[in-house]
Amino acid sequence: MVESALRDADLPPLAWYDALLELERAGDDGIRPLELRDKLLLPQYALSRLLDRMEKAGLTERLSCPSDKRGHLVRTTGRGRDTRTRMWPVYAKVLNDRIAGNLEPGDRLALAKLLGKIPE
Amino acid sequence: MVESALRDADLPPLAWYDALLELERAGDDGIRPLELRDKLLLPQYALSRLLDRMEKAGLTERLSCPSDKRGHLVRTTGRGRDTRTRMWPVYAKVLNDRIAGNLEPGDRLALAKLLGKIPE
DNA sequence: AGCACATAGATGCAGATGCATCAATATTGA
DNA sequence: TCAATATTGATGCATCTGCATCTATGTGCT
Repeated sequence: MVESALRDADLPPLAWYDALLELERAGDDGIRPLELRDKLLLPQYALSRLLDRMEKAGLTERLSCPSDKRGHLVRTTGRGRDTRTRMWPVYAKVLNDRIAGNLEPGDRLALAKLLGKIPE
Repeated sequence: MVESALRDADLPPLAWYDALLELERAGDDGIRPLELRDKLLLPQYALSRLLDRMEKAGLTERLSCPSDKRGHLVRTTGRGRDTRTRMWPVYAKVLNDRIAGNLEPGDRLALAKLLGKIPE
């Protein structure tokens, strides 16, 4: 459902959102794929291919890693940041419509509080 | 888990089991793909491809349908029946180990009764 | 009959999943 | 130091999912 909303808006799938968000959090130094994999809870090969696709779309880039020549550092590009930003309202609208929209006002508040407790 | 047990035994995936079973039930006249799709709860294209693969493996065959030239009738081959038969003990063992094995004897009986109520 | 529309099924494409395995580099221990 | 081993990440292969679209045939209406 989020997927179809994103598709309709000509935006990439949800998994990209998560990845891009983590990459933004990681900052300009980038992040090692293994670490990203742990955050996203993906199998290694899945992340490798996700990075392929996102890189092909110009949303991320792989930098060579000075401390370990086997690996690299990944980071978002400006385009990646832009795309994630455009994804957010679509995502948020679906969440709002489908989740919050089905709750009583009191429940909504309770949910907001609960979510607020979840660490970034 | 059932999947890996089947793979270890060099047998096809679970979806094939269901399909082969329905085909056996349908008998020698075969069954129309649409009808099979309803029984298996698969999207049309998924069934089409499943039939491709099973046919390639020699487990099913498509017969031309006299009453509607757009479609055909599908049925199992002897090899299909044989394969399904060899899949069953593997499947059953996993079910037994993982499900029944975690229940008290009384619960097992209750489960068996419940399952018995589910129409074929 | 003839044309619009519906239905059966296949297929191209992109992505994802899972497995196995590879190449390159790191680390460890004798 | 050097060989065995471990780790990082990529990749080949098959399957599977979902979407869109195609072909061929069937059906209904005029």
